[in-house]
Amino acid sequence: MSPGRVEPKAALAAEVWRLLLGYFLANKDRHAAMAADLDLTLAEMRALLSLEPETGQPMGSLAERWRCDASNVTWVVDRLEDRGFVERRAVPGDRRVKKVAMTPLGEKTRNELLERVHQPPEELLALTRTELSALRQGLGKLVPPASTG
Amino acid sequence: MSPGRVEPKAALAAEVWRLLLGYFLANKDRHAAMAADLDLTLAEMRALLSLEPETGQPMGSLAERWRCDASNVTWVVDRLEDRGFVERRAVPGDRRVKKVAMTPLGEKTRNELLERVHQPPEELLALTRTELSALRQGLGKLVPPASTG
DNA sequence: TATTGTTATACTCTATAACTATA
DNA sequence: TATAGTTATAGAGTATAACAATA
Repeated sequence: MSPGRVEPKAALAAEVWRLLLGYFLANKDRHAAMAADLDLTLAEMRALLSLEPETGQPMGSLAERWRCDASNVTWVVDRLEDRGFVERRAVPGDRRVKKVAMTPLGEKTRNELLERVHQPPEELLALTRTELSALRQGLGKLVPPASTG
Repeated sequence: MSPGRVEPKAALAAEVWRLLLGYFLANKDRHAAMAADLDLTLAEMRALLSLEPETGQPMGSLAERWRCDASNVTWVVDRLEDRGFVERRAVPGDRRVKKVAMTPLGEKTRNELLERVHQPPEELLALTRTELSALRQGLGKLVPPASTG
């Protein structure tokens, strides 16, 4: 409350934000490299990671989840199907709907991808346990609970 | 060293990494919105933010900085020039080289953009001073010093 | 002959509008 | 008539290869 003695909180927050931005930028290439490593495009990678392997989801729900147009879902699923990662399945109750389900190859690729994506980079492992705990504490309040997948 | 009692460091790091990933994803839309707000595409925004307003840089160095093909730099600079944000300038010593310099309008737009980009989001301002300091401490070790621009 | 930047071209990803087939 | 998904088409952003001007 009494500025001058201590650093203003807004300035502190701004600095943290700039650090986060810098780290975002630095990691864009890393993700592209991970995708390329498995011979995937970034769109394929994103799609593969956000598909539920078990049940299969109707195309429409994917458009909502990926926040894109339905025609774009058709396009992406076409690519994924061409690569043998997913297949379209009819739904008994409503013959208009198609569910997108993962093939064994798709699931295998998804798991390899998850392993790489979740592997923390070197510089993170180089932090101390105390620093990591503090980051977890702070970041945990920033990130909406459901946005991990 | 002695696992079992305390949480393994790798697991801690993995969790922090997942939190960061989640936050990356959540902020993609925010940046797109900021760009759209100033009637810019994401590519224009990125370019505008990473140009030095003062001196002007040769096209070739931009390709290196943006890690893209030279022909793509030509394309992006064409757009920027169409919008009146930058101009190509001849370089006295070598008539092959063109420097990309910012116009007053470009500089003005860049400053507005910087103001928005550097404004920390609500959820960050909601953290305590202690949490922010801890984040700064940890993130400061993660981010390579030169990657802020 | 090597280098800087441009042009021609093609491919990826995205959206809008018109369409097909169900419901 | 309304809904789920597709097709036709267009535009942004990216890359490769061939090219022009200059060094």
